[in-house]
Amino acid sequence: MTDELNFVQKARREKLEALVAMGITPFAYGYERTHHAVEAVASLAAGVEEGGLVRVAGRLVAWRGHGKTSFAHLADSSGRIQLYFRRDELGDAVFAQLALYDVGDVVGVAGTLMRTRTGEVTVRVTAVEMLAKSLRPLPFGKEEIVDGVTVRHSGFADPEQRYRQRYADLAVHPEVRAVFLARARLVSAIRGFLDGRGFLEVETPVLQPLYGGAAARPFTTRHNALDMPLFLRIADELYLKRLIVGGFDRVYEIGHDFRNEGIDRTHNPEFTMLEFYQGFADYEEMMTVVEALITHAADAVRAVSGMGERVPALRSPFRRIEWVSSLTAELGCDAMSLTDAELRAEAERRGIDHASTMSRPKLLDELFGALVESRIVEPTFVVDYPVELSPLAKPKRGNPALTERFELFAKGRELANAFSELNDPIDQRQRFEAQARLRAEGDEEATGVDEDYLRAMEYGMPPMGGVGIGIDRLVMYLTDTAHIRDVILFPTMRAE
RNA sequence: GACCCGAUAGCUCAGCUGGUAGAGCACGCGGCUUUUAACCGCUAGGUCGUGGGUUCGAGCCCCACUCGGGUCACCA
Repeated sequence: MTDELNFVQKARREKLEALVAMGITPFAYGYERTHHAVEAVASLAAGVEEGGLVRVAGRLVAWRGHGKTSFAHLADSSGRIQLYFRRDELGDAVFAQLALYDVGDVVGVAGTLMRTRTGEVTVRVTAVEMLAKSLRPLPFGKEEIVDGVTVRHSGFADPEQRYRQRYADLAVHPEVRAVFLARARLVSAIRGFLDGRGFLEVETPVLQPLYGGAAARPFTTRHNALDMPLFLRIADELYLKRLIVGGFDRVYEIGHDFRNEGIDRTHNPEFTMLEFYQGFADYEEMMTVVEALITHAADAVRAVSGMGERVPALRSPFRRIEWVSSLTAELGCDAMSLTDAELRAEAERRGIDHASTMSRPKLLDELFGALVESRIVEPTFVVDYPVELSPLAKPKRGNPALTERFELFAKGRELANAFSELNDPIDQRQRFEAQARLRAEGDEEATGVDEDYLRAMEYGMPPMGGVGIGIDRLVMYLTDTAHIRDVILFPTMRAE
């Protein structure tokens, strides 16, 4: 049923032709509105039965014909309003034209406000215009209001179709629009927060000759004129830190990173990352910034209609736990003094698969993930990671086995990752060279030596705290959403 | 990449141990001047994801493939 028109589509095309034959343009250029639907409803004060003229425009979402009258509902970005058409008011010719209107059509109506006997504010339509004829039926479900809650019957449920045709999903599901409105408010709030603290928003290359700043397989492409390979960035980190060398004290970027890895409910190949770097700050200071930023973002989401009750209550200050001592408490013995074999035995005992082939850092990470991370519900800073797990962070003052790093977890998921950033170019070169050796051995996630970045560091890189926050996951957390696809408008899908 | 589940009318779904396809809504026609999942009557609508196979006979059983969902792996 892709090319051939089904009987519903045929009927709609016939109505379109009938409109054209009557001299009506079924695809308009605009419509002068006086109100959004919700504003129009609100403009009729309680107890008042009749109001003034309004002009509203939107999509017909329900139609109830009654012979010489009709009721309909029109929905726009603000919400819904009922329409009431009367033959004696519109005249026979115009009223007859209503037979050519369908649910899904985009229309503009003018009329006076009234209240029906059930009290619903309604437009008593005096003029109606077709603004865009809908030639393909939208999968509207029937709605009823039960105890003030909208209950939808049938409707558009196939997840594949909802993701592939997000426009239709959005058109019939106001609650889906609300999630993306919340997302936009959240990003806007973060910009406001960082701008207010003197951070400069910058744009760094998506196409990079070398990739770095994280461990992930990249997407590769090629520039024809330069005849060179390029990588889509997996992180913004190394470019943003170059800018701190350049003298910008505080910078941030919100943009897409790309990682050529699996797709599941928390991973999309392109996703939105916020990274920000604050010169002369260490990770302790960044913890206070992150806490304030998350709280601010949560307030913005909470302010979106319909989202309030989905946003978790955040109590400041966020709990802080140390990586080593929290794992030690769960294991019942000192995690760091266990031998590799003992760690492996612990991992196997705790049901971690493939423990026999894991490196020591991987074993530590897996054990921590299973015993500590996954059980965190309230927002919690995990601080001072073992150096084996944190190749990009500065050693902890007074304990070189640890690093000055924290991650923020909530509901078992990572929301932020931050460190006191490495600013020693000699140490950095050694770490790059270690990566390059791994790469030569076939590790696709390892990066090469970034000589330009080292050159920047050698000029003198101020100490700084850096933070990365996955915006998609933050939106998921704050809107209580289980799948990353539900917070990305057009998630990556296989070709149809 | 592995395993499990799914794909039937525009939408949401039934379809028994294999016997020639069903409902509700939407669509079309008729009726109805305050309805709101409007209502009442009538009609139409399907290559059962694709390709093979078994069988007298396949929506149903078998094989392969496509797409999706889930779980796992991968993702410091």
